[in-house]
Amino acid sequence: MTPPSAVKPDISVTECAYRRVLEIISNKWTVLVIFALESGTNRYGEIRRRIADISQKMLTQTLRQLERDGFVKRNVHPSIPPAVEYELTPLGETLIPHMRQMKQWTTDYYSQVEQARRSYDEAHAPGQTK
Amino acid sequence: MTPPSAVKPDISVTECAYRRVLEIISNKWTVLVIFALESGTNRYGEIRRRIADISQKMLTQTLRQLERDGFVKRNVHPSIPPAVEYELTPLGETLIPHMRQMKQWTTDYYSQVEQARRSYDEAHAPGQTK
DNA sequence: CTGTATCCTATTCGATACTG
DNA sequence: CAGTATCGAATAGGATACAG
Repeated sequence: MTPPSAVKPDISVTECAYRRVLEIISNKWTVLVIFALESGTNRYGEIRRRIADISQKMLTQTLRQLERDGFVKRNVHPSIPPAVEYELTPLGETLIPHMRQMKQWTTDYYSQVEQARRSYDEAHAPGQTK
Repeated sequence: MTPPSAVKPDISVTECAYRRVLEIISNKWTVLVIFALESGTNRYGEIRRRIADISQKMLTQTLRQLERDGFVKRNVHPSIPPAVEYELTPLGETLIPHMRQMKQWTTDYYSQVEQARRSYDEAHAPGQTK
């Protein structure tokens, strides 16, 4: 029916699952929290110290989402005061290689981004004479 | 001064560039637009059709940011009506492998995320009897 | 120590209308 | 065709106070 070489596949339809995955990581803290757990089990307070500027609300919220998505396991030790440990699940571990690669990309290429921004901003400078 | 094995390195400080990179891709459309350009040069309208539910505003805004960051090259053909083509730069191309890998991850593991969510939501069901 | 609850702000995004 | 401008809704996120 449709012409043979008319249009390429629609990303928004065919890659629906991919988009849902992008939604998972498209926020300020998720990737950083996963990264904070790559070295093993961590207590709530330890994670918080590692990510210095995360608020209590966002850390808890991010950990809950990661738990719900099956990336993180939450272990409560019912002591007083309570101790709660978080660790990556096997599923969560599968994300680590990708994050390491993106980190490596940053090391290799981020300076080019900074350079590109400087060039762009200079070329599109607002007042110039001002 | 500080105790030797006191704390692990602070992510928010030491991985500052990494965080800036995460900020680049932490939005609804950036990755999808890059992906739409992986197959080569595309005109504005073509990209828009490939990502069916993106608004004009967000497509333009995303393309401008990608251009500023050096990932995308914008080529204007001053005809009437105007034709504008977008293509990835060499720097932009370096992102494609990572995105393909994340797409492969989606294929391999996203069903586990869905399963984890079902389990979690069932275990934390609100009313149950309701 | 590990959260929850509330309020408030800032940002993101979409819809709509308009332009060269 | 490829934008720009404006407005408003929705969401994300931060500060603070409080609790088991």
